[in-house]
Amino acid sequence: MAGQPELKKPEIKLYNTLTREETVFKPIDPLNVRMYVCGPTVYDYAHIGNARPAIIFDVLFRLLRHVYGAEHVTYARNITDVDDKINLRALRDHPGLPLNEAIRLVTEKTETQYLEDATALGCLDPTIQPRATENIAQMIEIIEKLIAKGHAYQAEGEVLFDTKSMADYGALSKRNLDEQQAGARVAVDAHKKNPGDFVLWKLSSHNEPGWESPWGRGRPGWHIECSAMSQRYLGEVFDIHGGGLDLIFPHHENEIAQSRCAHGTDVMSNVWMHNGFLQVEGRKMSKSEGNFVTIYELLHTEKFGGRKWPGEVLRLAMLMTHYREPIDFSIKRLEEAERLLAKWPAADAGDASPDAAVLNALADDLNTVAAVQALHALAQSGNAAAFAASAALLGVEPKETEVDEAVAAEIDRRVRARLELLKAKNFTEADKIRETLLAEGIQLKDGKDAVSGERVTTWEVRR
RNA sequence: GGCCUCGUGGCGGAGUGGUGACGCAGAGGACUGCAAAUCCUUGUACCCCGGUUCAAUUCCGGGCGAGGCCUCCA
Repeated sequence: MAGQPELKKPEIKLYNTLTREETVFKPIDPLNVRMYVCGPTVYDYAHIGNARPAIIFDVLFRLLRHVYGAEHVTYARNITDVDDKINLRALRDHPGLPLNEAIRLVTEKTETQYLEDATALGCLDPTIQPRATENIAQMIEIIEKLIAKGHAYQAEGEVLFDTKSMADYGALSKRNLDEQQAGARVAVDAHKKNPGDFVLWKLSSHNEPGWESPWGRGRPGWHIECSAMSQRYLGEVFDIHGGGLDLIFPHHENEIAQSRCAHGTDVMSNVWMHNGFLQVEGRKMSKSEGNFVTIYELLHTEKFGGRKWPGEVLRLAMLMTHYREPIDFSIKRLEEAERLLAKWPAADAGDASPDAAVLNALADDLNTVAAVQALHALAQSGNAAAFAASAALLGVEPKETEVDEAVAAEIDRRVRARLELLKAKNFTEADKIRETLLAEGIQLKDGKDAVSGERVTTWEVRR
């Protein structure tokens, strides 16, 4: 690229839940930009709602890598493999086995499936994917600090965080716990100093998984794992923390409380980002509504819309709405994404740079909607290399549908047969061949040779 | 009850105090033996009611509606 001016890196603006405004992103260390995203609890197949943060923060990961350099971004996404839901599932699915073994079967299988799903959706592997069970010692360390500093106390076999000990507890969710209690259902726990206090550690019975600790054999509370893992892999203060909207309270609020109080810092993460929720065909997705759909089912079964959906289609459908907006996941949306994708070239980026319009759209609080539109314009402009380089930022790579050589030869044979029929002006029989191929998913296109003026027929796979 | 989002044409969605972004779908046309693809043309929108203003979809107030959180759901 000698002689060419360095492309100006865009300023990235991100909406910060902490301040409720969009601000220019300034990494603590541009040579090591650090992002933490709350990953799955591995007890069951991930549903399509789980795909949203995976995809959104993958796009952010790609953008950060582009701007700061791939080797200067650390993205940690945890695997939560200790949770009471996992225990229940393990007992249900593997009743004969020892508990630890049953749990391992559940978590390993689910984790593998999650990673397969994420890959199918075009997500890069995060830099680090730490497991909760491999960070128990770090959790215990933080809890000890919290007790020593007067932010936590022991009561009835639990170690609890004392929410009153933190002056600005509730700042992320803008919640004042005193005003929360009026109409809310709050478990009456006599052993808690304040109703909002939450568990850091709880003792385990013999049929629950447990680890030795200063407070006895037990297991961690829900929030402490993220405090421990983010500190271990990203430091006491890092750049970006992401997750779903529903995690703002209590999960992220409590992570902040634990981390800041343990480390004595003013912030845990500088930027907090939350993706909006997903509905299915206009209705809340839930098992009771019967519209609950997993990523696996979309990819590999005909449960949704009577057909399978490629990962790229699911991904693009997700990116057609801004990440903070609610998204209505529908067949119509998927079909539109597929149509769009079909019009895009399967090209090699070579050493082309991403288009400025796409880059700037993404830099504007991850405006994937504008980015997709800019990408579409690029596809139509015919600049395939720039298109491919830009599409890569979104993690979208249109692919030519692979066709088996023998199948392709057979199609070619029928296409030639049709051309013969056409020469004989036998349109009825020729059209029959075209219709049959179309029914098989092969679309024929007639053109004219520029020189000879003769009919030239090409074909492509639909879907 | 408290807190937080959101409400633009068939759909997805920009945006602005005063000329109807754009994409997809649809309609019409060109091309074609007929299609497909492509190209051209085309569109009735801003939840409701007040207020401010010469002028509001855009600002302010109030409704209505949808969604989320309020102890483990992304």
